[in-house]
Amino acid sequence: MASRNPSRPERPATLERKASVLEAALACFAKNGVDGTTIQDIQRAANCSIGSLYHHFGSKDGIAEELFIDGIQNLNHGMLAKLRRCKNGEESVKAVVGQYCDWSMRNKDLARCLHSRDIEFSGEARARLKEIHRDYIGAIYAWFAPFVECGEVRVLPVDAYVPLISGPIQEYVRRWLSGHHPNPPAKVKTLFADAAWNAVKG
Amino acid sequence: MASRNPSRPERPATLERKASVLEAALACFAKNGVDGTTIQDIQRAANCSIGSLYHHFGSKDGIAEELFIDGIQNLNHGMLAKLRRCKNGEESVKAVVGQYCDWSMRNKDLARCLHSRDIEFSGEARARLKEIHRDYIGAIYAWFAPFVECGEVRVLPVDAYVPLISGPIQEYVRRWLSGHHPNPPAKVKTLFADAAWNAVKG
Amino acid sequence: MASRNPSRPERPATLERKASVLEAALACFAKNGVDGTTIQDIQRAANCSIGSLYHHFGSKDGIAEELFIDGIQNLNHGMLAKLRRCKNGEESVKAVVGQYCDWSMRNKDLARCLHSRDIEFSGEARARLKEIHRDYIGAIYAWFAPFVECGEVRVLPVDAYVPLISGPIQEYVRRWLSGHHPNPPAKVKTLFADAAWNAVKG
Amino acid sequence: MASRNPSRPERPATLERKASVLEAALACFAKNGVDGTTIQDIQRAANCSIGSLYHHFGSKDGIAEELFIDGIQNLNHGMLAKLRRCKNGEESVKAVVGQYCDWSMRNKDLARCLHSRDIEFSGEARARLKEIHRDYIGAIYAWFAPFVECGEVRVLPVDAYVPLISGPIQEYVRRWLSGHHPNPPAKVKTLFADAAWNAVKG
DNA sequence: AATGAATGAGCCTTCATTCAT
DNA sequence: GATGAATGAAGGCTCATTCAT
Repeated sequence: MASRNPSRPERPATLERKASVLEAALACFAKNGVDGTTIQDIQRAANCSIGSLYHHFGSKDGIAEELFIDGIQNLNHGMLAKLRRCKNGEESVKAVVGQYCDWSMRNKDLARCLHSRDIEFSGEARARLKEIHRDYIGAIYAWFAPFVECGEVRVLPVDAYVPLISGPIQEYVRRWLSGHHPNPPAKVKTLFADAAWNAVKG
Repeated sequence: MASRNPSRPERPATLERKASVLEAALACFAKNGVDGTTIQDIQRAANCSIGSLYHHFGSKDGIAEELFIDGIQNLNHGMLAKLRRCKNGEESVKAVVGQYCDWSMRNKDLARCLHSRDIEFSGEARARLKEIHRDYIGAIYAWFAPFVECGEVRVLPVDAYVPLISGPIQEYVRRWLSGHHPNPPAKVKTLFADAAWNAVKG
Repeated sequence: MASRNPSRPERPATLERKASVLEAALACFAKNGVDGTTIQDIQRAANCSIGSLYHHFGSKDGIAEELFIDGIQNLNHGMLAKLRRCKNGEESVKAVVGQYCDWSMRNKDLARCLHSRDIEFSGEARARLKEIHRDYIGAIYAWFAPFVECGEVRVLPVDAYVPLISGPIQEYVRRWLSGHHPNPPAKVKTLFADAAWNAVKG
Repeated sequence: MASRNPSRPERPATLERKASVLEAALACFAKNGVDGTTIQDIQRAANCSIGSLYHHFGSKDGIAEELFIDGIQNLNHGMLAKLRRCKNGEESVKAVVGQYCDWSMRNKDLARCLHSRDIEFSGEARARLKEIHRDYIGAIYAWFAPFVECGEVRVLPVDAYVPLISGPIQEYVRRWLSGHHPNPPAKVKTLFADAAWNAVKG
């Protein structure tokens, strides 16, 4: 989706235009949601024509898809990069909490969008997202498996790890992003990291 | 909101009609979201006329508001009733997790709606919701204050309690409701209750 | 398609409105073709709102479909009614030419539309049209079969009858309707009827 | 129309490009009609750039015009060439039917386009077409006039000749091209030629 | 209370065409 | 000659809401 003709690289000007559109769209989506944002909103924010939007992205959902796929991949890659620098289970679990917190603070708008559930992806994008998610979950599990095996991390129902480790920080970030309270998650980062480790340590 | 003219009780027939509309609307909202549901969808599902919908609820948002205000109050009342039967902080914290889990399993559609974030309430409804939330949070804090004071529950940033206690079970329920995994939350109820208690005990 | 709820008859007012829309649409279609006619054109000609159009017909094509299905059925029924009053093959063949000519002169706009080929029917309408056509062709063949069997009408490849009998008058009408020449087909009706009979008589 | 600058012959490369575009456009037009074909459809089918299309043809209609003018002239020239080899009225009338049949079978896509009525030509092209048509009709009438004068061909209203002679084969070809029936017109060529002659012979 | 036809602002999208490179 | 990004008018359609019956 990043290019209509993958065999020929896009010119820099094209990439710049696309990037500026994505930036503008992100601001709109974060403010009013995807459903609450009109093509005209994006077009005005990006200072381009409607035709240009469709030329580059094919549809309104096409913009959201590219934005979110890029965003999720960015989040995932950052998480995996962080994990690879960890020596053991404890560092890893705490890194997940910390990285999620840091990334959300650096990418507030994107985080806001990823939390909202009003996105309706096309079949193609849904497949791509599933693939990305599968790969990511696979990598995560592969990373933690040794720590579980050696007993450093508790054996739990597989579906329980993510909620126990990430549930609190995600909930905190969600509330912070939606303005429920003013305190940035940095304040509770280590507290939640410790709690996460306590919840899953062997 | 349950009646337009509190001085004259509504006839049972009217209440039945309203209840059947709310039921139909809930099913639609749970399936397609509030934004994704049209008045016609509800009308068809409730097997009534459009005029009737407007006669009873005034607007589409009026339906959502009545539904969600009732739902939140039901959830809140159940939670407080449960808490009042608890003797100490540990029982209380675990009851919060357990009750949230049980309620969500008994009210899947409503839980799905409450998780979604695409609802835009009118000024009047927003005020009513804020009031309800304020009262509820006040009652919750009043209940837990003694346990914090006596040291049974840790002293933490106020914004941290809810995420630490409810974050994991909420995240688990959300994933279960959206079909990410098939295992109902009952399976992890006590596990998550224990983790919640560990996270906030003194 | 004539009604959204076939189990309940439409009120006269509704039928009148639909009829006036169909009338207006026919005028537009005859003038500019279906593709060349916009919903706004019809709306202005019918003096109603866009919403009303969609309320009654569902889509622009829905209007065209109802119009053409009604039109074709009208043509077919008239043809069969005429045939049933014929005593032999010769009268029948000549009646086909004459009736086609008369109907086209009485329904110029509809005839113009039926000649144009720029209509894209929905699956449902296409199925309905196929059914109508099948029934009509079946009735026509059933009518002529005895005359072929008794030798009054020639045995020919089945696909040849319609072009031989109707081809000339259709071509003449088409040219007249599109303004290629000013002489109405009444002038050549009997000439073409005789030619048709000559072409297929036994 | 074949060249923008008649004083300087186009290079073969240019002609090849134009020819390949016309070929691609014809395929598109035959499949989806002129209105149903977009510039992008042609561009993709011709494997060239949009700019190139406009460089060579000026507009979408420019492509259709060149294609159809060439096509009609090809049809007309073939017809006249055939007629000139006929010795009398009977041979001539039958040649018209036969040639139309043969040409349509050899140029199915073009025939399909010429049958469709959704083409809206520009003033310049319309004038050119009228001129072509006038010349062609003039030549045809000039050819047949002697046979009418000598009594070999009946005296009929001028507008009746074409429908009587060509109507059946045209209708047959139209139905065959649109898939209504599978039998190619070659099967009925002589049958229809005989019928045509019967219809107009003196 | 009930009904559903009527309304029209606003949305997403298409597509022929232009033009700078 | 070739390229394709940019343009924006115009089209079909949705949908919450009103109101006469």
